[in-house]
Amino acid sequence: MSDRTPRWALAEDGDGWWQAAPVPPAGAARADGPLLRVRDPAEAIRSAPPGTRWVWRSTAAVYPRLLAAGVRVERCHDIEDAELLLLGHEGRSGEPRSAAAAWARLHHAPVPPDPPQRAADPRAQDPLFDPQPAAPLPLDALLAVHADQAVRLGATEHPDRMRLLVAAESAAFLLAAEMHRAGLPWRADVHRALLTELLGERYGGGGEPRRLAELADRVSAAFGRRVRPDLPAEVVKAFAKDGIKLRSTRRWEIQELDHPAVEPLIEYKKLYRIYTAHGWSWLGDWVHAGRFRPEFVPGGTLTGRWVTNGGGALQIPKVIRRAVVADPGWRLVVADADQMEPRVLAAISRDPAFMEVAGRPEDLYTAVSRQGFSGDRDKAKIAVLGAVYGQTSGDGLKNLAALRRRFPRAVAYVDDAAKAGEEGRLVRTWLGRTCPPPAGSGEGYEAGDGGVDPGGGPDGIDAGAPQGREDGWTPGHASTNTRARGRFTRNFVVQGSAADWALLMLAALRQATAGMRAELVFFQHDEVLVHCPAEEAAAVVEAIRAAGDRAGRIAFGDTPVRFPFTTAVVECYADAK
DNA sequence: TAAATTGGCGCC
DNA sequence: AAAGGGCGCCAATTTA
Repeated sequence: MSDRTPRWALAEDGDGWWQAAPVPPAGAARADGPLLRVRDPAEAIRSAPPGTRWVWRSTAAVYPRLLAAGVRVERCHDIEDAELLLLGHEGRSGEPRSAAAAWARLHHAPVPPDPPQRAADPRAQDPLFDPQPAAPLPLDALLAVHADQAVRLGATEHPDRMRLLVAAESAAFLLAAEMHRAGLPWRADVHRALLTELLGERYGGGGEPRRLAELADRVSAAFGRRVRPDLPAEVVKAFAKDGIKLRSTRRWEIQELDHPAVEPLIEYKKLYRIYTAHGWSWLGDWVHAGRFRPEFVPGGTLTGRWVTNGGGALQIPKVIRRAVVADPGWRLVVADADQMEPRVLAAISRDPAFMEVAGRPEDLYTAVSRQGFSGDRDKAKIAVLGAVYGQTSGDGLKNLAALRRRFPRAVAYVDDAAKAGEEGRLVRTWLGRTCPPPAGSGEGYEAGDGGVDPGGGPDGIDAGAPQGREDGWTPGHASTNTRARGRFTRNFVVQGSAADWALLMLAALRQATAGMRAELVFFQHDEVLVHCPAEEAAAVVEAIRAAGDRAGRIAFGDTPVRFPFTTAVVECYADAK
C-alpha cells in the first residue's frame, strides 16, 4: 500500500500547549516543514492540508475535543493502537503499549506500565474526558516511535495487510468518537412505558416492580417455602428437596423439567435481567437529552471485535430496542451482514467450492445445504457453526464429516488453526492481528513468521513449547485446557478475520457518508445503524452495500465471495428484524 | 472492607 | 435444541 497522504504529527507538550509538524520522510532526522505551537489542537488541524493523516498518541485522548471544536479528521495513525497490534504480531502481547512505553523500549530505558483503564462515566459528555490518561510524549519522541513503527510494520509477515489493519483500526477510533458524540437516538418515554408494561409498577414508585414480586411469590409457592429465584444456591437446594438434582440453574438446564416452579422461574429470570441491566436506573444513568452514548472501543477484544464501556451497549435486549426511535423526519438504516463469518472463512481459506457457494446470490446456509446436506438448511448451518466454534459433541460433529468432504480446504483451515493452538503456536487473522501466547508460556516468546498458513508457507510461529506451563500442555496429551486453547485459536482466525473485514467496511462507510447528514450511530460486530434524514435513506442503503463489497475486495483481493447485507429502513430499531 | 471470582444471561 | 467461540454487566459470594 503506497500512502502518499501527507502525514502530520500532533503532540501535547505538557504545558497545555500542542505542537504539530509534518512527519519527516523516512531517514530524515528533522522536519523541514513548519513547526506549529498552539493552545488549541483544532487550530493545528485547520493549518494542515485537508486529508492529512494525523499521527498522534491516542485518538480517544485527542479527537473528542476536536469534534467539540467542530473539527473532523479524515484519517489518523493512532500510535498506541498501532503499538498494541505490533506487539501482538511480535508475540509480545501484554507488554505495555503506551507511547511512553514504546519510546522507553526504543531507548532501552525503564518501561512504564500502562495506566489502569478508567471505568466509563455514564455522563461522559465532557469532550476532555480521556479514557487513556497517560503522560504526554513530546513531538520528537512521538516521531521517533512513529518511525520505529513504520520499520516494524515493514517487518511483519504481510506488511501491506498489517498497514491496512493499522489504518483501518485508527479510522475505527475516529468513528468510535464520532458515534459517541452522535449518540443512539433513545426515547426515554417509550423505554419507561415498556418497563411498566413488562415489569409492572414499582412499589412506592422506586421499589421492586410488581410483576417481579409476583413471580418470586409464585416460585416460592411452587416449592412450598420461601425461595429467592435470583440465588442459584437456593434454587438448586429447593429442587433437590423435590428430588431433582441440578448441576446449575441455567435456563436450558431447567426449562424441560416437570415442576410447577419452572415456568415462573424462567419468566422471573428474563424480567429480572431487564430490570437490573436495562431498567429504570440504567435509563437514568445512560440516557440524556434523547441519546444513549456508549463508549466504543475498537479492537477491545482479543479477536478484534469491539467492546463498549458502560451501558451494556452490545447486549441491548431485543425487546428494549423498541425505545430506539429515529428523530422526526429521520430514519434508522439497520444493516446486518448476512452470515459474515462463514463468508469470511470462504475468503481466507480460499476453498474453491466454499467460495463459489459464498458468492451465490442466496442465503449461504441454503447454498451449503445443497452440497451434501440434501437441502437441509438447519443441518448445514449447524455443521458450519460447529466447524467455526470447534464443537466437540452432538449433531454438529456428525454433520462436520459431510462438510469436510465438500469443503476440505475450509475445514482444514480451521482445523489447522486449532492444531496450532493446541501446540502452543500463535495464529493470526487475515490482516495480521495475532492471538496472545498461551497463559503461562512466560517471557521470551519466540516470535517468528507464521500463524496458520494452509497455503503451504512456513509452518507457524515456533513457540518452543516451554516446559512447566500452567495449561498442562505436553506433547501427545491433550488436556482440557489444551483443547480449549485449540477451540480459541480455531475461532480466532474466523471471528478475527471477520472483525478485520468489518473494520474496512466501517471505514468505507464512514468515508461514503462524510458528505451526508447521515451519521453512524451504532455498531455491533456485523450490524450497523445509520441515523439519517428520510430522503437520504436510499443513498445510505446503497453506501452500505458498496462498503461491504469494497471491504471484501480490499481485505481479501479478487475472490468470488460476496458480502451482502439485510437492510431495513425504519423509524424504530425493533421494527428492523 | 475492598478486590476478585462465580453464576447467570443479554448480545453477536 | 444444545454447545462450541467472543464479550459486559449484575448480584452474590469468596478471597485477600
